[in-house]
Amino acid sequence: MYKIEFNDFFTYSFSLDCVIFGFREGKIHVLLIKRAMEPYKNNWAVPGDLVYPDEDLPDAAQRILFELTKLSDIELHQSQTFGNPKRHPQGRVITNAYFALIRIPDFSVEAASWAEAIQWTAVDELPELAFDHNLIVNSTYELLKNKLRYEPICFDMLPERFTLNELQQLYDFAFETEMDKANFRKKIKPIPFIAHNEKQQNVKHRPAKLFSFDSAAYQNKIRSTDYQFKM
Amino acid sequence: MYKIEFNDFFTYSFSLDCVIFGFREGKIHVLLIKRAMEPYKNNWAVPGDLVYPDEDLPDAAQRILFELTKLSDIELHQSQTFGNPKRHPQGRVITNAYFALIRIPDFSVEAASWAEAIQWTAVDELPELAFDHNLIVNSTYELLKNKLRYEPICFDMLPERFTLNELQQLYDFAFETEMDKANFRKKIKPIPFIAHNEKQQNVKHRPAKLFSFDSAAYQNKIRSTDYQFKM
DNA sequence: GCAAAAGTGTTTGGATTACACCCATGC
DNA sequence: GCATGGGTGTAATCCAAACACTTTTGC
Repeated sequence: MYKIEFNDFFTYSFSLDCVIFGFREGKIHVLLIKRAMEPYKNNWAVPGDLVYPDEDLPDAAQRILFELTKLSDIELHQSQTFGNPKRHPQGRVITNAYFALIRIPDFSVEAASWAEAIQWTAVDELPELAFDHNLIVNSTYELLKNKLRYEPICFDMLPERFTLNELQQLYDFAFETEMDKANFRKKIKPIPFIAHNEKQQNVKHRPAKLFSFDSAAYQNKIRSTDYQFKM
Repeated sequence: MYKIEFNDFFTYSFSLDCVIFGFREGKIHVLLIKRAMEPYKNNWAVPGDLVYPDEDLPDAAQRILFELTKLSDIELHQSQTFGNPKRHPQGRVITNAYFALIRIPDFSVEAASWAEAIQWTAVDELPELAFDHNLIVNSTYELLKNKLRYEPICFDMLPERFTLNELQQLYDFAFETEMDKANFRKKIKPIPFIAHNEKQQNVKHRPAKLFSFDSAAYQNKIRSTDYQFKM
């Protein structure tokens, strides 16, 4: 069997790309930056960076997310790894995708001055991206849709207080469905919510009640019963 | 912002570990090798190797699988990436796990002479493994269980001709259930099978009919209807 | 005949679906 | 009042679980 020296393998680099999702105007969006440098200068891409030699992957993901959004303590989810030898024009760069869900209003665009431009783009209206980033975003979005079914992570994208209709819009967009309103509300019955004595403002119809996800009750529920979040 | 030179990042290595699953005696098993060299000499581990600098990840996975089992054309599934800086005692080695499902009798133990020992171990009876391989196997097994729900991959582990009871045993083991026989058979009704005019041999009770998974009919079904495999 | 597992039918209760209707607000 | 979306109840249907029963083989 052909054997290669251990040191001869130290010829590639390892990066981490962050796919940051948010929800706005009924659609799931991705945060894109316009690259200010070569390669792919002026192309849109997801934010990414090389991983430091002594840095763990979740730490690198938190760092990259913070550098761009100034947000910390955001839950990050590992997506897939993309290792095609030709994916980076300057050499072999294997990249690991992570994704985060944030509330778009919590993030201020000004914070990210190091990129030439920055923009939220609906996942169904992506332009052509740098590197293999279209593949990365699309694969990661598939993963997100899957997680939305079995984990209550949609609330990381919705405002802290949301209407049941906003919640339904999120799922209708992700699953490409148009669920019946009454049936949707029956479906979410098992999810623990905090109902606020507060209503929508400035709408020209009957204002909807505002809800929050009851995280403590949820944790308790999965611990003490065999309840499983399911959409 | 602190900026590090691109070349300073070329200080880690990238490996690929193959978690190979099979089904035997009512349990899902993993193929383990006993390491013949340091580090972790004489410890059990899953087979893995460094990725060649110009090698794509799926190719590396196929190569490692072939070197060990001499089996080719096996479908490989990407699992997670493990990048803890301390996971390898000799340096930073980021590893990507892949998994494969094989029919245990198709694989001959003799083929794998390069390891000190080789052995199928039930996933619920794993010993302590080298590196972070317990984490790798357990995480990958979770992923496998998830895929068993939505993709007809169980048939890659079962013999080409199997009894419905063997199929149920596989799912009962994976999902830690004891489904009712009659209900299980109703549940699998939508799955396309080829029913053979052949029965179990050498059993001291009524012999069961043998079935195969009808892959062509399945492909056809998912293309032409909105059928979705679901267990 | 008996043990053991193969293989099938019936009943029941809970969840999903379709659909209809009333309510609160702005203009 | 009317347009708009918020919010809820009911009946029909489908599906999953529980359970009982018959069949075929070896000994």
